[in-house]
Amino acid sequence: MNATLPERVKGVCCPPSITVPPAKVDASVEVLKALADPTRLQMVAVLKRSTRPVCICDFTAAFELSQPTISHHMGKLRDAGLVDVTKVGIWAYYRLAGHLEPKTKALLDVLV
Amino acid sequence: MNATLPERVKGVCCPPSITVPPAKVDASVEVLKALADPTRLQMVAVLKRSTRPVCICDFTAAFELSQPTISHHMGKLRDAGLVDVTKVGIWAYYRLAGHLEPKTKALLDVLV
DNA sequence: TCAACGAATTGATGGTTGTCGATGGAATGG
DNA sequence: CCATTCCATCGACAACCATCAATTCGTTGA
Repeated sequence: MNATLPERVKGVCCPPSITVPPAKVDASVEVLKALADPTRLQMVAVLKRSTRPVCICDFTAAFELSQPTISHHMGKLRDAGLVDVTKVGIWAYYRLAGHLEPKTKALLDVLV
Repeated sequence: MNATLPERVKGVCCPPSITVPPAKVDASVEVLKALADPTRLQMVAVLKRSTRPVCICDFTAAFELSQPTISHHMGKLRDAGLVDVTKVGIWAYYRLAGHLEPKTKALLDVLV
């Protein structure tokens, strides 16, 4: 009936015919894990929409989360290389990283 | 110096000027979490490259993971609405979901 | 009827993660 | 010199997650 389905022989399961570069997968997963959180994705969305760097205290005020939690999330985005930080006095201003890979940039264009 | 940085007044931090629709964020996060795993992202990559549905036993053979773990990962992709399943006899054939939202489809085009 | 096979589920376990309170560090202003 | 402000880090805890062994379920074929 379903002509698109391959034929199978019982007990001969299964020839491993799959090969996808694992290095690229791991790199993508790292970025995906950084974005797979509501707070962090929203942070990235704000930074992408903003023409100027955003003080992290604005995020602390906007989200109903403690200051250490906000700092923790921003640290994750920093570790993933998604944002850059500029410290001015006692304030820390964040912005999207300028040297994002094309693939990552395209990802953000789709997401936020 | 840095003319692009907003001016701040100490102690007046911070006006919550941020608003991004949380519903869309949560929907995106659900998909991102489903993809933020090496095994699952590789599964999706294989399914996207394949013109025919792939028997899940092929994944069990290809990855160095147990059969329940493979089934668990595929279940996550199913719950996220990313894949469809067709059962034929004792076999289960998986393919990318046909009714993917444009946003999700674009995401996969960038990723895999 | 029953044994064999593939797939999904269950239960358990070790590791990861999101969250917060408390602390420490750096800069500012009196 | 000291109090204040903002930010990052630390320690702890609960929730979640990936993984596997064992079991169950549905199908097939003898």
